[in-house]
Amino acid sequence: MPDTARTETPKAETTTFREVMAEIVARITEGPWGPGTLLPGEVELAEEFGVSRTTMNRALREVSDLGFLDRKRKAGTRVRMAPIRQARFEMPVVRSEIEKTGAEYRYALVSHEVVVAPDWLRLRMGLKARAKVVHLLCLHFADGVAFQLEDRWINASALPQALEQDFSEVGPNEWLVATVPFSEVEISFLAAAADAVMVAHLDHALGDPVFCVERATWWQNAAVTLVTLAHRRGYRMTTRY
Amino acid sequence: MPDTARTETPKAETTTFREVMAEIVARITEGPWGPGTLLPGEVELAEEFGVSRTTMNRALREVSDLGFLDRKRKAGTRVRMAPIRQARFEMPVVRSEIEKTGAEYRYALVSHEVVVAPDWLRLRMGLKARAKVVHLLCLHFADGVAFQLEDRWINASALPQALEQDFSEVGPNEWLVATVPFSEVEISFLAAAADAVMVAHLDHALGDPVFCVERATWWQNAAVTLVTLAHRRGYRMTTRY
DNA sequence: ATGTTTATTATGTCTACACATAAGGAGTCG
DNA sequence: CGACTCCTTATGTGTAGACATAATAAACAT
Repeated sequence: MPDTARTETPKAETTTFREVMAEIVARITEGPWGPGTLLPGEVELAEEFGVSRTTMNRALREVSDLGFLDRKRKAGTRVRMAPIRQARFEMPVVRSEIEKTGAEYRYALVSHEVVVAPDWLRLRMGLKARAKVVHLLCLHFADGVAFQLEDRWINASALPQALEQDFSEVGPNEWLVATVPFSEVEISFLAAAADAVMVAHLDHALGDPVFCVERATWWQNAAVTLVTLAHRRGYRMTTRY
Repeated sequence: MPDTARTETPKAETTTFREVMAEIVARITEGPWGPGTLLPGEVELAEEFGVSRTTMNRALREVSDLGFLDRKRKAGTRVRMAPIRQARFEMPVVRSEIEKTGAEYRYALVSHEVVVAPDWLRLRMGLKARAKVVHLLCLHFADGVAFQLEDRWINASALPQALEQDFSEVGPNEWLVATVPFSEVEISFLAAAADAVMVAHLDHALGDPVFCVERATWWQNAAVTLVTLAHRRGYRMTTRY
């Protein structure tokens, strides 16, 4: 039985749940536990690995969280048929995303107006008739090149402070996360055709495919903000594991 | 102190870690624990909630996994300034994605060839010169309407069985997940302009923005497969929490 | 044969305790 | 004053044991 503990630290005499996890994942991806296999029970496995059931439970639970296993009471633990079923994207604030690449971050406010919400927005955010909204257009630069165009609407009824806020220095996103909590978020990824506004500020021609992220946020059943983030040419959102 | 346990089940006399979690999240998003707050230690909190430190630890760890808290030994537990907005997308097999909406699923093989890998693919997948690959074009229909166009390359050196497989009935994705394990996956989301192939099979005009998912899979440092999934007009990938 | 109840069993989770480990902070020494 | 060491402390994780719960399977009744 080679390779029973592959991340073994020499000092440790006890087996950690991480070591157990590694071995379980290895047995699934490279070893005898192919898709659909029913694993032995926790007690039996704990005995085999020389750990307590608590530790084995933790290991199995975390591997399950990774998407490899399917656990049901009484039914037991089974290897998922299609192991990779979830992609997890960390969506940092733009600033950190840019600074992490070593580039210099710069923010600019393009336009700022308070208007009555147009019909499509009222529907989308569930606003009352003639509700006032703050509408912002902002740019985020990486090393002087436009990286992301932020088109944001803020519900002034739910967040009257937004009316007095000056967004010329601090971006609305950073202001919002520091100001208002949220209870529900909806995120969509989509491909859109570049419109005149995007063409004016990003490196796009009219009609070019643009990768957009749309995020709507609620707090206590009231819509707070809706934002569309249009990205520069060729942008990809990537995750690896 | 209203609302101390909001998901309380009447039967239970003991407080579960889920109830503790709910209260912690509530205190962060609606209550006194604003961004940057340093929480009391585990022992103190456990006492306040009337649970063991183990349970409190579990609750705090899970809330931390949700992206609300930042935990460091000795430093303590602190509320994140900007909660990590992480988008977790379940990426089911197309079949289930379509059938879940109640639509009828149909699969069709468009083309199937064995060729020498073109240069860009050799670079992308890290193949040897003149390496043979299986190239497939497949369509996935929802209620008779083309939903997704699958453009797949399979490394025949790593997976010779693919050469003899007939993909006319069973899609390559379903065949692969049942056949080959994997050790590493890279997923990208991007917006592309519709090319002639997409126009021919999906409801797009030439140059239209198309939402694409690209997925590359390795097994033991050898590239197994690279696939691009082009979606029908107006497709969005959405997650809510 | 079919529907209902009951027993069994694997996972889910709580408790109490112990030791490990990282990191902040105090104290010490040059 | 700065660099180093050591102590303290909050979280990280392991153990053993107990009860809870969901879901299957077997036994039973219709």
